[in-house]
Amino acid sequence: MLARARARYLLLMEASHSTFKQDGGASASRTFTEAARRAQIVGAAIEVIAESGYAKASFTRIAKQAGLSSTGMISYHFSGKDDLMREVVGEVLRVADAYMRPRIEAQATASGRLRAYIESNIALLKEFPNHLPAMVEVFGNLRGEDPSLREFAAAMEAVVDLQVERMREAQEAGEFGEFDPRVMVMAIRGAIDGLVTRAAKDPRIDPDVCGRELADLFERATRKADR
Amino acid sequence: MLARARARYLLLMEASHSTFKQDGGASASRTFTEAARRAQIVGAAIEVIAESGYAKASFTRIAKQAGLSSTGMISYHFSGKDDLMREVVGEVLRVADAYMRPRIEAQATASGRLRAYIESNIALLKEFPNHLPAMVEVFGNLRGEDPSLREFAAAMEAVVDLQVERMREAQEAGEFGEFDPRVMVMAIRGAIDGLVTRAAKDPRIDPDVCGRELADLFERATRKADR
Amino acid sequence: MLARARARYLLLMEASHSTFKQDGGASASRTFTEAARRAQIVGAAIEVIAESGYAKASFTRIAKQAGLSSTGMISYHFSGKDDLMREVVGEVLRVADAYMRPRIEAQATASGRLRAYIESNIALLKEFPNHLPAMVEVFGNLRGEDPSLREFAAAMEAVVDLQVERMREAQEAGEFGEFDPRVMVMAIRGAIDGLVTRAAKDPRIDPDVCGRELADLFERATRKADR
Amino acid sequence: MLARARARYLLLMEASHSTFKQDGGASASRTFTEAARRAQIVGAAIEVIAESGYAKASFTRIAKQAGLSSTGMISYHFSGKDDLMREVVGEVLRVADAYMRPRIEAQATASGRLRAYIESNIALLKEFPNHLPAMVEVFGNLRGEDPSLREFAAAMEAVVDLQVERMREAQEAGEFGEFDPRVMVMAIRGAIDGLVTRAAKDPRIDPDVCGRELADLFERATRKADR
DNA sequence: CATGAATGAGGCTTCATTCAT
DNA sequence: GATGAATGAAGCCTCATTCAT
Repeated sequence: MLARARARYLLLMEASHSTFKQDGGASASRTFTEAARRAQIVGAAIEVIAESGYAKASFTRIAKQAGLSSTGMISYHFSGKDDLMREVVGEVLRVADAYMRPRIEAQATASGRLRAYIESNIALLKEFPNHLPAMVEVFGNLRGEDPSLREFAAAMEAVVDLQVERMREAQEAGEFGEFDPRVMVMAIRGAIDGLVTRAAKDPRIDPDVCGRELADLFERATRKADR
Repeated sequence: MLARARARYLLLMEASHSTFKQDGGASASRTFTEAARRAQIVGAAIEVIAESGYAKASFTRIAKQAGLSSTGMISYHFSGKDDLMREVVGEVLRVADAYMRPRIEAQATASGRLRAYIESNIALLKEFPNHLPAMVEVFGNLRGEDPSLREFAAAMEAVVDLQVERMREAQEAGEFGEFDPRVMVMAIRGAIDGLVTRAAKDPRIDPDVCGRELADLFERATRKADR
Repeated sequence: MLARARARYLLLMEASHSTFKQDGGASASRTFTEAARRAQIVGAAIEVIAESGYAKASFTRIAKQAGLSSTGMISYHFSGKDDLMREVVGEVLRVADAYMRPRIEAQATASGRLRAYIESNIALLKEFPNHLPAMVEVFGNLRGEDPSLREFAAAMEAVVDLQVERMREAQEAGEFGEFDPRVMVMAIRGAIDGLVTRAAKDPRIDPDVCGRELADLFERATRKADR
Repeated sequence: MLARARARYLLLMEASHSTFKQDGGASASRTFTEAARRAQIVGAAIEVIAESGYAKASFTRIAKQAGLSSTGMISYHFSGKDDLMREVVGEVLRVADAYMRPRIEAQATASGRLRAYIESNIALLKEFPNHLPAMVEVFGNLRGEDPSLREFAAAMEAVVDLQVERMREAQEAGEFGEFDPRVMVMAIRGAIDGLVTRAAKDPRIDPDVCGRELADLFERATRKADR
């Protein structure tokens, strides 16, 4: 039990089960075709956001990308733009969780999990080239105006706090060197996000190489000094 | 000459002299009041962008922030929104250059300049709390649609390329360890930008501490292995 | 025959038997469940209109109020919004007729019938708090664009004409004083409708007291001068 | 002073000076042409509302009526539909005040002022055939959702309360008979509004005759019994 | 130089209605 | 009979931009 808890201690979306659960927990009350349409629209939104950016991701563009005849269709399936964006993030987190979690939990050491976290996160770029860029766009443009989005942002904050706590534990266990764990978490997140953003535009970037390099980088940065 | 060139080799805005020069090189033909008006509008834009984000930074809001009665004023002084945004970036780059360059050039070693680059960049948050967040917002939302912006983005690419080249030279000179210099540059940029974004919203973050921690982090990441 | 005709001479919905008969005369061809569904929808419409006003009474709101899952249900049972609104008025008129007619016909004098008309009309507010407000809302917002509604409005006009005629007869019979019977009818209608509208929003208003006061008022207004 | 205060004691818009003052008190900060445009739009809105009803009075129709090219123009001059409707009511009240006040204040007795109130109110229909119908439409469709409109409705309530108070004073002074003054005020208002609504659609109605008849009616209704 | 009124496109949303299942 | 997904029009509003003054 303890082992399993520690095994996933760096997973980005650890806290997501309560907040970002599939369809926000309302999936039971949705028809099959309704769920399919929502998924289709969310997919189109991810493509548009990744390609054209958050600002240009209007309902009109998303509807066109999804092959829908009108924007009314989107408003019919989502209660508003915030709702759609929440679902976009939820979809990305679900995909990322499914991909990253087993790879992280397979590692036995803290540094192994850190490497798995970084490499599997960036490896997602090959499997789902639009998912992470879209999420970075959405988060970059979210302000805490709407109450529902405020709760959303708070959940993401909680994830960061958890990661910081896990990293501190690894330090105390002697697996990492001395450093401010919060700054380290922010640096990792920022480095990954920056790389994701660039990779979305620059096809020359090879995710495999970059992932490994980035993992090496942060392994050196977290290593104990005397080694 | 060589010394001077090396002295600024990590400076973000090294290449800006051609592209982002004050008023795009048209300053000679501008009157004093015109320049003042432009500066006033750019300042207001920076405040609005930093506070409300790129999406909400409409001419209407910027005009209100600047104390102008109409948006026509902005269109009168700028050829369009892209023009204003370019000027916003230019202003930030100019301020950052003035602040960072002497601190970087004062260092004699590559690692010293890297530390000065990171620390002085983050220190800017205290002196100009809105400048860097605004620039990160603008860059995050710029797409290369407009030809004028395409050239803009290309210039920024050139800066990155230059930084990569300088870092490679330092590696060859034995001052840094082995790593992919491009990934390193992207990681540094991403980590700083991520921290800037967070600092803009979270007042608990102390730029001084974070800057030093981040510099330590990347010092370990770039250090030669045998040390 | 004459007695019976005179007995109901102030009844608002006298002419309704031809125009507003249950289900517009098509009831024979309707199944039981169909009629029940229509009644359910009409009831929900009355509640929504009374509470939120005509403008906000969309099919969506009415369906929600009726516990229906989609607006298609309403369009399926009614040929359009006009049809539904006609049925709303019909339902109110039917209820009002059932309540008011016996009370009016029980009176032997013109002034007695006038009082019974006013008091029983307002007393309806206690028994069916939403019916009259809903009808006032509908009538206030109906324009004679649609041919079917034009006929509808004409029928209501005919009722007014009939009331005017009955009132003139009472004047000639020496039961009322001298006044323009059409203005009197309009004033009575307007006073009642205004009170109904207010009572729908202001719970302090006591229908019993107001009904008696209003009847007193118009008794004085219609009384012969020499009394 | 007392005489003057009592002289206008039945005036509908007595309390309007604080709430409905010209342009809501912001007129000083408005350009001449801006004020003209606003007046033009308000006028067009009054025409459309009077003719087609509140529900059909969309910005599109109002813009067309005003000869404007787009609805954006209306949004440019008014902060929203509520703002426009408030101005519509304000305009009607201003016109009504200018017309009715001197006619009411010219009367020395309570019954004279009541008659002047009713007759001058209805006489407005000839001078401004659309004003009163439009106001009745707006008030009939207003719900207290918006806070700014809630305050608006409260102001109208205060006017009614004032009229009730004045009427009670006249009763105590022996100028009127015994009746519930609140019901009387509501009946007068309802009768006038009903007549206004009908007159807007039925050209056969002669305001002069109706006004005199209605004044006669309420004179009898308010007269002391022993006369 | 500066103003602010005007424009037209586009944004999100809601509406009544239709239709395949 | 009943459902709910789909449609297209229309609603209000905000945007960047232009132009006469």
